[in-house]
Amino acid sequence: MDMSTISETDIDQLAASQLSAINQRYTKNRRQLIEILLKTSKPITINQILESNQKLAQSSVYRNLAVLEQAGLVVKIITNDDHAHYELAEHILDHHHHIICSPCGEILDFHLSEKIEKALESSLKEIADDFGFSIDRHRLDLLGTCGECTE
Amino acid sequence: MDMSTISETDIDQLAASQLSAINQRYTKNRRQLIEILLKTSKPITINQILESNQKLAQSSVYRNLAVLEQAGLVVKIITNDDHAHYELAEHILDHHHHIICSPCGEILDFHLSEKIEKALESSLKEIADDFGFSIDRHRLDLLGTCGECTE
DNA sequence: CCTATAATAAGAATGATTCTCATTATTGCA
DNA sequence: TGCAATAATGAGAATCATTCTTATTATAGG
Repeated sequence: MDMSTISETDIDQLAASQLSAINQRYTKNRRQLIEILLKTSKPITINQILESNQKLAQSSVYRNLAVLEQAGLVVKIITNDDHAHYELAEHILDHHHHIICSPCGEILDFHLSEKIEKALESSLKEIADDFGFSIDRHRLDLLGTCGECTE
Repeated sequence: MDMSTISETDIDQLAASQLSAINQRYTKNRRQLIEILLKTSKPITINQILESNQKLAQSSVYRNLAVLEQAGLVVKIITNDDHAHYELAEHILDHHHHIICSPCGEILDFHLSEKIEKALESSLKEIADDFGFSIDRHRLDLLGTCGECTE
Protein backbone atom coordinates (compact mmCIF):
# COMPACT_ATOMS: atom_id res chain seq x y z
CA MET A 1 0.00 0.00 0.00
CA ASP A 2 1.67 3.20 -1.12
CA MET A 3 0.66 6.83 -1.41
CA SER A 4 -0.53 6.50 -4.98
CA THR A 5 -3.05 3.80 -4.11
CA ILE A 6 -4.29 4.65 -0.65
CA SER A 7 -7.51 6.67 -0.68
CA GLU A 8 -8.39 9.52 1.64
CA THR A 9 -11.11 7.50 3.29
CA ASP A 10 -8.68 4.65 3.90
CA ILE A 11 -6.31 7.06 5.56
CA ASP A 12 -9.08 8.55 7.62
CA GLN A 13 -10.09 5.15 8.87
CA LEU A 14 -6.52 4.23 9.61
CA ALA A 15 -5.87 7.51 11.39
CA ALA A 16 -9.04 7.30 13.44
CA SER A 17 -8.25 3.74 14.42
CA GLN A 18 -4.61 4.31 15.35
CA LEU A 19 -5.48 7.44 17.29
CA SER A 20 -8.28 5.78 19.21
CA ALA A 21 -5.87 2.99 20.12
CA ILE A 22 -4.02 5.56 22.22
CA ASN A 23 -7.23 7.29 23.37
CA GLN A 24 -6.89 10.24 21.07
CA ARG A 25 -9.44 11.77 18.76
CA TYR A 26 -9.16 12.31 15.03
CA THR A 27 -9.90 16.02 15.09
CA LYS A 28 -10.12 18.53 12.28
CA ASN A 29 -6.65 19.85 13.07
CA ARG A 30 -5.14 16.41 12.96
CA ARG A 31 -6.94 15.57 9.75
CA GLN A 32 -5.52 18.71 8.17
CA LEU A 33 -2.01 17.71 9.14
CA ILE A 34 -2.49 14.30 7.59
CA GLU A 35 -3.81 15.95 4.42
CA ILE A 36 -0.86 18.30 4.18
CA LEU A 37 1.59 15.45 4.63
CA LEU A 38 -0.27 13.37 2.09
CA LYS A 39 -0.04 16.11 -0.52
CA THR A 40 3.70 16.47 -0.09
CA SER A 41 6.02 13.93 -1.60
CA LYS A 42 8.82 14.68 0.81
CA PRO A 43 9.37 15.34 4.51
CA ILE A 44 8.59 18.93 5.53
CA THR A 45 9.23 21.20 8.48
CA ILE A 46 6.77 22.76 10.89
CA ASN A 47 7.40 26.11 9.25
CA GLN A 48 6.47 24.73 5.86
CA ILE A 49 3.29 23.29 7.36
CA LEU A 50 2.42 26.64 8.89
CA GLU A 51 3.07 28.40 5.59
CA SER A 52 0.85 25.99 3.72
CA ASN A 53 -2.04 26.64 6.08
CA GLN A 54 -1.99 29.97 7.86
CA LYS A 55 -4.95 29.02 10.02
CA LEU A 56 -3.01 26.45 11.99
CA ALA A 57 -1.61 27.45 15.37
CA GLN A 58 2.05 26.68 15.85
CA SER A 59 1.61 25.19 19.30
CA SER A 60 -1.17 22.94 18.05
CA VAL A 61 0.89 21.77 15.13
CA TYR A 62 3.74 20.81 17.44
CA ARG A 63 1.41 19.05 19.83
CA ASN A 64 -0.58 17.27 17.17
CA LEU A 65 2.43 16.07 15.25
CA ALA A 66 3.67 14.60 18.52
CA VAL A 67 0.32 12.87 19.02
CA LEU A 68 0.30 11.60 15.45
CA GLU A 69 3.81 10.33 15.96
CA GLN A 70 2.80 8.49 19.12
CA ALA A 71 -0.07 6.98 17.20
CA GLY A 72 2.43 5.72 14.65
CA LEU A 73 0.94 7.76 11.83
CA VAL A 74 3.75 10.23 11.41
CA VAL A 75 7.52 10.04 11.64
CA LYS A 76 9.71 12.87 12.90
CA ILE A 77 13.01 13.11 11.06
CA ILE A 78 15.93 14.72 12.82
CA THR A 79 18.99 15.74 10.85
CA ASN A 80 21.78 18.23 11.39
CA ASP A 81 19.45 20.89 10.09
CA ASP A 82 17.92 22.68 13.03
CA HIS A 83 14.34 22.09 11.96
CA ALA A 84 12.81 18.67 12.32
CA HIS A 85 11.02 17.27 9.29
CA TYR A 86 7.84 15.20 9.32
CA GLU A 87 6.29 12.69 6.97
CA LEU A 88 3.68 9.95 7.02
CA ALA A 89 4.65 6.61 8.51
CA GLU A 90 5.97 3.85 6.30
CA HIS A 91 2.85 1.71 6.40
CA ILE A 92 1.01 4.65 4.79
CA LEU A 93 3.70 5.57 2.31
CA ASP A 94 6.06 2.63 2.00
CA HIS A 95 9.46 1.67 3.31
CA HIS A 96 12.05 4.08 1.98
CA HIS A 97 15.13 6.08 2.91
CA HIS A 98 16.29 9.68 2.79
CA ILE A 99 18.72 11.60 0.70
CA ILE A 100 19.61 14.80 2.51
CA CYS A 101 21.18 17.97 1.17
CA SER A 102 23.38 19.31 3.96
CA PRO A 103 23.61 22.89 2.67
CA CYS A 104 19.89 23.52 2.21
CA GLY A 105 18.40 20.87 4.49
CA GLU A 106 16.07 19.42 1.88
CA ILE A 107 15.13 15.78 2.27
CA LEU A 108 13.94 13.49 -0.51
CA ASP A 109 12.78 9.88 -0.37
CA PHE A 110 14.45 7.03 -2.20
CA HIS A 111 14.07 3.26 -2.37
CA LEU A 112 16.59 0.48 -2.30
CA SER A 113 16.12 -2.50 -4.55
CA GLU A 114 14.15 -5.21 -2.86
CA LYS A 115 17.12 -7.54 -2.99
CA ILE A 116 19.44 -5.25 -1.08
CA GLU A 117 16.73 -4.21 1.29
CA LYS A 118 16.07 -7.84 2.24
CA ALA A 119 19.74 -8.64 2.63
CA LEU A 120 20.18 -5.59 4.79
CA GLU A 121 17.21 -6.45 6.96
CA SER A 122 18.40 -9.92 7.71
CA SER A 123 21.86 -8.62 8.62
CA LEU A 124 20.37 -6.02 10.89
CA LYS A 125 18.23 -8.60 12.60
CA GLU A 126 21.30 -10.64 13.51
CA ILE A 127 23.14 -7.58 14.73
CA ALA A 128 20.26 -6.49 16.93
CA ASP A 129 20.21 -9.95 18.50
CA ASP A 130 23.94 -9.78 19.18
CA PHE A 131 23.47 -6.50 20.98
CA GLY A 132 20.43 -7.66 22.90
CA PHE A 133 18.32 -4.94 21.36
CA SER A 134 14.73 -5.15 20.28
CA ILE A 135 14.45 -3.21 17.04
CA ASP A 136 11.70 -0.85 15.99
CA ARG A 137 13.10 0.20 12.66
CA HIS A 138 16.18 1.10 10.72
CA ARG A 139 16.99 4.21 8.76
CA LEU A 140 19.47 4.84 6.04
CA ASP A 141 20.43 8.35 5.03
CA LEU A 142 22.51 9.57 2.15
CA LEU A 143 24.20 12.86 3.02
CA GLY A 144 25.51 15.20 0.41
CA THR A 145 24.75 18.22 -1.74
CA CYS A 146 21.90 18.55 -4.19
CA GLY A 147 22.28 19.84 -7.72
CA GLU A 148 20.89 23.26 -6.88
CA CYS A 149 23.28 23.80 -4.00
CA THR A 150 26.24 22.78 -6.14
CA GLU A 151 25.71 25.40 -8.88
CA MET B 1 43.54 1.81 10.21
CA ASP B 2 41.29 1.37 13.19
CA MET B 3 41.29 2.53 16.79
CA SER B 4 43.18 -0.47 18.06
CA THR B 5 46.12 0.14 15.75
CA ILE B 6 46.39 3.90 15.45
CA SER B 7 48.89 5.44 17.85
CA GLU B 8 48.53 8.69 19.72
CA THR B 9 51.34 10.28 17.76
CA ASP B 10 49.66 9.24 14.50
CA ILE B 11 46.46 10.88 15.65
CA ASP B 12 48.29 13.98 16.72
CA GLN B 13 49.90 14.30 13.32
CA LEU B 14 46.63 13.69 11.59
CA ALA B 15 44.82 16.18 13.78
CA ALA B 16 47.48 18.84 13.38
CA SER B 17 47.48 18.39 9.64
CA GLN B 18 43.72 18.41 9.18
CA LEU B 19 43.35 21.42 11.44
CA SER B 20 46.06 23.39 9.72
CA ALA B 21 44.33 22.66 6.41
CA ILE B 22 41.50 24.88 7.61
CA ASN B 23 43.87 27.35 9.33
CA GLN B 24 43.18 26.11 12.81
CA ARG B 25 45.63 25.19 15.51
CA TYR B 26 45.94 21.91 17.34
CA THR B 27 45.67 23.36 20.84
CA LYS B 28 45.75 21.69 24.21
CA ASN B 29 41.98 21.89 24.53
CA ARG B 30 41.45 20.27 21.16
CA ARG B 31 43.98 17.58 21.92
CA GLN B 32 42.13 16.77 25.12
CA LEU B 33 38.89 16.38 23.22
CA ILE B 34 40.55 14.01 20.79
CA GLU B 35 41.95 12.03 23.70
CA ILE B 36 38.60 11.75 25.41
CA LEU B 37 36.95 10.58 22.21
CA LEU B 38 39.74 8.12 21.60
CA LYS B 39 39.28 6.56 25.04
CA THR B 40 35.57 6.04 24.52
CA SER B 41 34.34 3.23 22.37
CA LYS B 42 31.03 4.88 21.65
CA PRO B 43 29.65 8.31 20.77
CA ILE B 44 29.25 10.59 23.78
CA THR B 45 27.48 13.82 24.65
CA ILE B 46 28.94 17.18 25.61
CA ASN B 47 27.79 16.58 29.17
CA GLN B 48 29.68 13.31 29.31
CA ILE B 49 32.76 15.09 28.03
CA LEU B 50 32.40 17.79 30.66
CA GLU B 51 31.97 15.18 33.38
CA SER B 52 35.07 13.32 32.28
CA ASN B 53 37.16 16.47 32.50
CA GLN B 54 35.90 19.14 34.85
CA LYS B 55 38.52 21.63 33.70
CA LEU B 56 36.98 22.03 30.29
CA ALA B 57 34.75 25.03 29.67
CA GLN B 58 31.40 24.22 28.16
CA SER B 59 31.54 27.00 25.58
CA SER B 60 34.99 25.93 24.47
CA VAL B 61 33.93 22.32 24.13
CA TYR B 62 31.03 23.32 21.91
CA ARG B 63 33.25 25.56 19.83
CA ASN B 64 36.12 23.13 19.56
CA LEU B 65 33.97 20.18 18.64
CA ALA B 66 32.54 22.33 15.87
CA VAL B 67 36.06 23.15 14.71
CA LEU B 68 37.11 19.51 14.88
CA GLU B 69 34.02 18.60 12.91
CA GLN B 70 34.87 21.15 10.23
CA ALA B 71 38.36 19.71 10.09
CA GLY B 72 36.81 16.32 9.45
CA LEU B 73 38.22 14.82 12.64
CA VAL B 74 34.98 14.46 14.54
CA VAL B 75 31.41 13.59 13.60
CA LYS B 76 28.36 15.05 15.31
CA ILE B 77 25.54 12.57 15.63
CA ILE B 78 22.02 13.89 15.92
CA THR B 79 19.24 11.60 17.04
CA ASN B 80 15.83 12.13 18.61
CA ASP B 81 17.60 12.43 21.93
CA ASP B 82 18.03 16.09 22.75
CA HIS B 83 21.76 15.89 23.25
CA ALA B 84 24.02 15.53 20.27
CA HIS B 85 26.69 12.81 20.44
CA TYR B 86 30.23 13.04 19.13
CA GLU B 87 32.79 10.53 18.00
CA LEU B 88 35.97 10.41 15.95
CA ALA B 89 35.64 10.42 12.17
CA GLU B 90 35.56 7.16 10.27
CA HIS B 91 39.06 7.42 8.85
CA ILE B 92 40.32 7.41 12.44
CA LEU B 93 38.01 4.72 13.74
CA ASP B 94 36.61 2.83 10.75
CA HIS B 95 33.41 2.79 8.77
CA HIS B 96 30.55 1.68 10.99
CA HIS B 97 26.95 2.32 11.89
CA HIS B 98 24.92 3.07 15.00
CA ILE B 99 22.48 1.12 17.09
CA ILE B 100 20.47 3.56 19.16
CA CYS B 101 18.38 2.93 22.26
CA SER B 102 15.44 5.32 22.01
CA PRO B 103 14.50 5.22 25.72
CA CYS B 104 17.95 6.02 27.15
CA GLY B 105 19.63 7.64 24.16
CA GLU B 106 22.71 5.42 24.25
CA ILE B 107 24.49 4.86 20.96
CA LEU B 108 26.73 1.92 20.14
CA ASP B 109 28.77 1.19 17.02
CA PHE B 110 28.28 -1.83 14.81
CA HIS B 111 29.67 -3.10 11.52
CA LEU B 112 28.03 -4.62 8.51
CA SER B 113 29.69 -7.50 6.74
CA GLU B 114 31.96 -6.31 4.00
CA LYS B 115 29.80 -7.98 1.40
CA ILE B 116 26.64 -6.14 2.33
CA GLU B 117 28.47 -2.90 2.85
CA LYS B 118 29.90 -3.05 -0.66
CA ALA B 119 26.57 -3.93 -2.21
CA LEU B 120 24.93 -1.09 -0.35
CA GLU B 121 27.57 1.38 -1.40
CA SER B 122 27.25 0.61 -5.05
CA SER B 123 23.46 0.94 -4.85
CA LEU B 124 23.76 4.24 -3.08
CA LYS B 125 26.17 5.53 -5.66
CA GLU B 126 23.65 4.89 -8.42
CA ILE B 127 20.87 6.49 -6.45
CA ALA B 128 22.90 9.61 -5.75
CA ASP B 129 23.59 9.92 -9.47
CA ASP B 130 19.89 9.61 -10.27
CA PHE B 131 19.12 12.43 -7.87
CA GLY B 132 21.99 14.62 -9.08
CA PHE B 133 23.51 14.65 -5.63
CA SER B 134 27.16 14.56 -4.75
CA ILE B 135 27.51 12.31 -1.74
CA ASP B 136 29.66 12.85 1.32
CA ARG B 137 28.67 9.78 3.26
CA HIS B 138 25.85 7.50 4.25
CA ARG B 139 24.61 6.52 7.64
CA LEU B 140 22.60 3.59 8.79
CA ASP B 141 20.93 3.54 12.19
CA LEU B 142 19.17 0.77 14.01
CA LEU B 143 16.54 2.17 16.36
CA GLY B 144 15.17 0.18 19.25
CA THR B 145 15.47 -0.60 22.91
CA CYS B 146 18.53 -1.94 24.66
CA GLY B 147 18.49 -4.83 27.10
CA GLU B 148 18.74 -2.61 30.13
CA CYS B 149 15.80 -0.45 29.14
CA THR B 150 13.67 -3.52 28.46
CA GLU B 151 14.00 -5.02 31.95
C1' DC C 1 -29.15 19.01 25.67
C1' DC C 2 -26.05 18.46 29.67
C1' DT C 3 -21.77 17.37 31.68
C1' DA C 4 -17.35 15.52 31.77
C1' DT C 5 -13.46 15.30 29.35
C1' DA C 6 -10.31 16.36 25.55
C1' DA C 7 -8.39 19.62 22.19
C1' DT C 8 -7.12 24.18 21.04
C1' DA C 9 -4.15 28.24 20.84
C1' DA C 10 -1.72 32.28 22.68
C1' DG C 11 1.96 33.20 24.97
C1' DA C 12 5.39 32.00 28.61
C1' DA C 13 9.07 28.90 29.85
C1' DT C 14 12.74 25.69 28.83
C1' DG C 15 17.18 24.31 27.54
C1' DA C 16 20.65 22.93 24.17
C1' DT C 17 23.48 25.46 21.44
C1' DT C 18 25.59 29.66 19.69
C1' DC C 19 27.39 34.18 20.24
C1' DT C 20 29.99 38.11 22.46
C1' DC C 21 33.87 40.03 24.15
C1' DA C 22 37.44 40.80 27.41
C1' DT C 23 41.38 38.02 28.61
C1' DT C 24 45.04 34.75 27.62
C1' DA C 25 47.98 32.07 24.59
C1' DT C 26 50.51 31.36 20.36
C1' DT C 27 52.89 32.30 16.15
C1' DG C 28 56.06 34.55 13.12
C1' DC C 29 59.15 37.93 12.54
C1' DA C 30 62.80 41.37 13.80
C1' DT D 1 64.80 36.21 22.70
C1' DG D 2 61.15 39.85 22.67
C1' DC D 3 57.13 41.99 20.27
C1' DA D 4 53.42 42.74 17.83
C1' DA D 5 49.59 40.54 15.40
C1' DT D 6 46.46 37.19 15.45
C1' DA D 7 43.96 33.17 17.31
C1' DA D 8 41.93 30.63 21.19
C1' DT D 9 39.73 30.67 25.54
C1' DG D 10 35.88 30.88 28.79
C1' DA D 11 32.19 33.22 31.38
C1' DG D 12 28.03 34.62 30.67
C1' DA D 13 24.42 36.55 27.60
C1' DA D 14 21.53 35.69 23.66
C1' DT D 15 19.10 32.74 20.43
C1' DC D 16 15.54 29.95 18.92
C1' DA D 17 13.22 25.46 18.18
C1' DT D 18 10.43 23.11 21.01
C1' DT D 19 7.59 22.26 25.09
C1' DC D 20 4.61 23.74 28.70
C1' DT D 21 0.72 26.38 30.89
C1' DT D 22 -3.80 27.74 31.12
C1' DA D 23 -8.01 29.77 29.89
C1' DT D 24 -11.22 28.88 26.27
C1' DT D 25 -13.64 26.00 22.98
C1' DA D 26 -15.16 21.64 21.04
C1' DT D 27 -16.58 16.90 21.44
C1' DA D 28 -18.53 12.48 22.99
C1' DG D 29 -21.74 9.87 25.37
C1' DG D 30 -25.38 9.39 28.41
